[in-house]
Amino acid sequence: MARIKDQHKLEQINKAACVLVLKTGFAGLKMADVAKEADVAAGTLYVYYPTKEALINSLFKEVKSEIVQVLINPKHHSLSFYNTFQKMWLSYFNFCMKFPEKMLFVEHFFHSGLLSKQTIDFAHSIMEPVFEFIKQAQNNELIKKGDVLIIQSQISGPIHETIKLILANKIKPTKTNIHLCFEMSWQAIRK
Amino acid sequence: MARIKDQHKLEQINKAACVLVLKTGFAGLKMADVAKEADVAAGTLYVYYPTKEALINSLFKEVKSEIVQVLINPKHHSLSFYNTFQKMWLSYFNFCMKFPEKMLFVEHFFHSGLLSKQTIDFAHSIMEPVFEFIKQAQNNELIKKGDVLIIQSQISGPIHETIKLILANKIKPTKTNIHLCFEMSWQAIRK
Amino acid sequence: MARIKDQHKLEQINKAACVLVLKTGFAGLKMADVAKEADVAAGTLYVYYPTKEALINSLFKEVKSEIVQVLINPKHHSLSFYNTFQKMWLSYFNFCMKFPEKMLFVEHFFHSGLLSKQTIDFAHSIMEPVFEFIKQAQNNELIKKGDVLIIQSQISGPIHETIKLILANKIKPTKTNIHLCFEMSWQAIRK
Amino acid sequence: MARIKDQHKLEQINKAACVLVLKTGFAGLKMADVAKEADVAAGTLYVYYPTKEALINSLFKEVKSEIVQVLINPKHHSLSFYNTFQKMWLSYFNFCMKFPEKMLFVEHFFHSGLLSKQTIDFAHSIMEPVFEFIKQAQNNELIKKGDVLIIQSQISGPIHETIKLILANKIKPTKTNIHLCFEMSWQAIRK
DNA sequence: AATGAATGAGATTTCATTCAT
DNA sequence: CATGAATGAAATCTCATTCAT
Repeated sequence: MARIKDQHKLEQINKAACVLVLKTGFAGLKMADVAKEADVAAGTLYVYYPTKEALINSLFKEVKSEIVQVLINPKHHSLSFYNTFQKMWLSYFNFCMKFPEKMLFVEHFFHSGLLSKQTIDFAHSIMEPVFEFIKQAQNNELIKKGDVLIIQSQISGPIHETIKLILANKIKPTKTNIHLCFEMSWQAIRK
Repeated sequence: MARIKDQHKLEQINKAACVLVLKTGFAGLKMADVAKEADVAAGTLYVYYPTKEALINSLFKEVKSEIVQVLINPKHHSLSFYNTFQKMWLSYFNFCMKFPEKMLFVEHFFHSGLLSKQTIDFAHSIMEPVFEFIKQAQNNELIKKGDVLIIQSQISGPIHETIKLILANKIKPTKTNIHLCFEMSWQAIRK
Repeated sequence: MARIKDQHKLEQINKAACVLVLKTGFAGLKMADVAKEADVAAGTLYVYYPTKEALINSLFKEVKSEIVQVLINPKHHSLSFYNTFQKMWLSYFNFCMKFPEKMLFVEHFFHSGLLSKQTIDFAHSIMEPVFEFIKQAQNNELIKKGDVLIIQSQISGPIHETIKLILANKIKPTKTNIHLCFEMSWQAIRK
Repeated sequence: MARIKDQHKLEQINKAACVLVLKTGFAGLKMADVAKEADVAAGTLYVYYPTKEALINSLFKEVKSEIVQVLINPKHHSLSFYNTFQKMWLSYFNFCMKFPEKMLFVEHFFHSGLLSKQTIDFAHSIMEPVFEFIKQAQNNELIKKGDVLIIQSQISGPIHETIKLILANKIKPTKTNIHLCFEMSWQAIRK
C-alpha cells in the first residue's frame, strides 16, 4: 500500500486558500502561495484539484455548505420564531467572526466570474432549507411577505458589511454594535 | 491643452473597464481586454494611466465620487427626513439599475486587495456628507442611534444584494420588490 | 503606427523550430529553446502561434507545402516521363540534402500524434497533384499499376532513409550512392 | 531468483509502452500512462527500469532483436536467393502487420534523439547477419552492388510506409497491394 | 516487490508593460 | 498621441521520479 490520500492534507490546502484570501485579497491568490501556506509542494495541489479553477469551485462549495450547516442547526429550534431567528442570526454572526476567511472567500468569489454555473447553481440550491424556513414564517404572518431572496439578502448583507467594517478596524464588535445590527435586521423583516 | 489628452478616449477606457467587470468579473480584468472593449490599442491605456493599479484606483475614486453625487443631490432635500431618505434611496437604487457596472466595479474592488490605502481612505472621506446626514437624523431622534457605518451598511448592503439578484435573473425589479426592499431598509433604521 | 508584424520574425521562428528538431530530436522541442534559437522572447512565440501545438501544426503545413512545391515544379516537365521523374527525384533529393531539418520535421511529426486530423488531411490533400502525375504515367503504361500511395511511398521512403543514413554518417552522398538509390526507385516503379 | 522479478509484469509494461506509441504517438509517452495501460502502479515501472530513458532503450533493443530474429529465421533458407528473400520479406511484412506497435516503436524512436549512442550502435551491430546475407547475394551477382545500408533501406522503408498507410486506413492489405509492394522491392534490388 | 501520494524542477503559457514606428 | 508587436517576469501546470506504507 502506498500512502493513503491524506484527508489532513486536503484540509491544509483548503485552509491555506481561505487564509490567503483573507490576508492578501483574492486577486492575488496564487497556487504557489497556497502550496507554501499549506506546507505542501506545488504539484501536490494538483493531486487534489486538476486546476486552480477547480480548487476555487470545490472549496467554495465546501465552505458554502459549512455555512448552511451553521444556519440550519437543529439546536436553533425554539418555541418562538423570534428566538429561533435570533439564534440563527447570532450563530452566523459568530461563525463569520471566528472564520472571517470563510465568509470572505464565499463573498469574494461569488461574483468574481471564476465560479462555474454549476457551482453557482449549487450555492443557490443548498440554501433551499433556509428559504423554506423564511417561507414558513411568512405563512405564519410573522415576517413580511415577498420574495425570500430579498428577505434573505436583507439579513445576510448587513452582517457581511458589518464584519468587513470590523476587520477593517472601522468599528469594534461591541455588544452594542452587534445588538444594533441584529435589531435592525429584525425590524427590517418583522411584520 | 494637452493635459487631459482626449476626454472621449478616457471615458471609453473607463466605461470599458467597468463593463468588463460586469461581464466577466473582476478577477480576470486584463489590460488587453480593456483595450479591446474600449476599441483602443493596449499601449494607449498607458497614455492615460501609468499602471493597471492606477487605472483601477483612479476609476474607483471617480465612480465612488459619482455615486456620492447621486446620494447627496440637493434636489432630495425635502420637508421631512422620511421624504428625503426615500428620494435618496430611490435615486441610488435607480442609479444602480442604470449603471450596474459602476456599482459592481466599486463593490468588487472595495475588498479586493487591489486598492491602495490612499484610495480606501478617499472612499471613506468622501462619504462624510452622507454620514453627516445620518448623524443629523440620529440627533433629531428620527432614526436609531449607533455607529453611522453600521446604519449605512444596513441601507446600501441590501440594495447591492437586490441589484445582484436582479442581474442574475433571480428576481424581477417589480414595484412590489423595490417597495419591499425600501420598506425593510426604512423599518431597519427608523426609531 | 506600431511596428508591423514582422514576416522576418515569423521565418526566424519557423527556421528555429526546424533546426532544433534536427539538432536535438523533436521529443525535446521546447518553446524556450525555439525562442532562444530564433533570438526572440518566449512571449513572442505566442504572438504568432497560440500554443505549441499550433506552432507545430502550422509549421508542418508550411514545410509540407514547400516540399510539394519542389515536387511539382513546372521546370521538371520534359518530353519523356523518365526525364521528368528523374528531375523530380533529384530535386527532392537535393532539397532534402539542403534542408534536412525540413524533411525530418515533416517525417518526425507525421506519426507523432501531435498533429491534428485537419493537418493530416491537409497533408494528404496537398499531395493530390503528385498522385495525379503518377496516375497519368500509369494510364500511359509507363509505370506499374496499383495504388498511388504505395507507388509514392516506394519512392519517398528510400530517399528519407538514405538521407538519414547520410546524416548519421553511415554512408556518404557520393554520386554512386545517389545514383544507386535513384536507379532502385526507377526499377521499382517501371513497367 | 529475484533477478527478473516478475516476467509477466515486465511484459505487460513493455506491451503497454509499445501500444501507447501506436495509439498516441511517441512524443507524449508518459510514464503514468504506461503504468495505467500496463495496469500497474507508477512506482512499479521503476522496479523494472531505473529511468524512462532506460525503459525506452531497453525496450528498443529487445524489440529490435525480435525483429532481427524474424528476418534471419533459419526456416527461410531455400535453394534460390529469390525464394529466401521472398520468405524473409513476407515474414517481416506479416510481423509488422501483427505487431504494428513494435514496428512503430522502433521506427519512431530510432531518430527521436532519445536513444543512447550505445543503443544505436547495438541496433546497427545486430543487423550484421542481415547485411551479410545481402553482401553474399551481391557477390553472387544476384542483386545490385552498392552500400548494403542503401539496399536494406530500399527494402524496409517501403514496408514501413505501406504498413503506416494500412494503419491510417488509406489502403487495404489486399493480396494485390502486398504483392505490388514486394514486387517493387524485388525489382528495385535485383540485377 | 508493489503501491500511488507526494514531490519539485522545469515546461508551457499569460499578461502588464515597453518601445519602435 | 496612438499603435500593437515585442518583451520577460511570473503564473499555471506537467510529469519523471521518490518514498512512506
